[in-house]
Amino acid sequence: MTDQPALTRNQQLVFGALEGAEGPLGAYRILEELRPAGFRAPLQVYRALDRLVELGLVHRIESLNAFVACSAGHHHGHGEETVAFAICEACGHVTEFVDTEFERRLGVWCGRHAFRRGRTTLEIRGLCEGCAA
Amino acid sequence: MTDQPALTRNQQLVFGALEGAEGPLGAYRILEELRPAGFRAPLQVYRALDRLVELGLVHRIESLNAFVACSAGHHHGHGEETVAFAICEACGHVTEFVDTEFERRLGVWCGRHAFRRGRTTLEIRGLCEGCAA
DNA sequence: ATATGAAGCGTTATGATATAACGTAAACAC
DNA sequence: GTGTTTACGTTATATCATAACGCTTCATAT
Repeated sequence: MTDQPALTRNQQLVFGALEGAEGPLGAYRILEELRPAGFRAPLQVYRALDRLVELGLVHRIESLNAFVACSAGHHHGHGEETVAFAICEACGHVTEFVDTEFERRLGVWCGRHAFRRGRTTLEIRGLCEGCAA
Repeated sequence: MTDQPALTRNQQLVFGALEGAEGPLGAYRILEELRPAGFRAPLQVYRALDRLVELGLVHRIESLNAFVACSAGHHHGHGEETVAFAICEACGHVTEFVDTEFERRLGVWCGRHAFRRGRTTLEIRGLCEGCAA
């Protein structure tokens, strides 16, 4: 469907590290994981992350300064819709979701205030079902 | 109404710097502003900021790694409600608001997913009315 | 085939944000 | 006045991110 360009070796490695992780990883953490694969410098990670985020395969979690692989199941191809995150502060797990009602509400506020909306960050910190018990 | 504890000298100085600013300030920017007042080290700023955020007098903007003085007009005393921010990428101005409909919607999602909600970050990047023109 | 242009890469250096760990001093409760 | 709590000052260090340089690779227009 979406005709994705092939990932480069570095991009594949970084994406793989994020897919294999339990939760979000910082860039330097990824660097450590990829040293065995030949990574030497932060820029190798940041450059790959930039591209992966641009492609929508990876999301940046602002409140953690960290990155997660996009959970499958939605495409959000053109970066318009807001992807929200529920972040468990106990286990670190991140649940990604899109809520059209939020989206609508956001539109209402922006319309009323003549605010031309760009990227929106919505991050809920708390305890997931398992950890709250 | 809310019986606030007095701020220390350092806390007053940091709060003053943020109140006097046009937009969000980074911690090191605040440090530079307060060197004439005797500040020497980042921790002096960060410790004051921690307290001010805890008191609800200052908000941290996650997507900027920066801080703003809370705009008057609401109290959000006990850190429960979500304060949202619309951030103009052109002029840097930040509009702070609370939207009960958002709040409600957030509650719905968290209820459905048995997520015990803590602090929530909602930051809209874009162009304010003046800058979009 | 070859110039050329875009994208990615590796490396060094540096900038920007944030906290650890230590000891001291002031404020307060009892 | 002793013990506790909170803030403070200082040094050092951790963590997150980008600038600037030159090289390689590869598609493609000529």
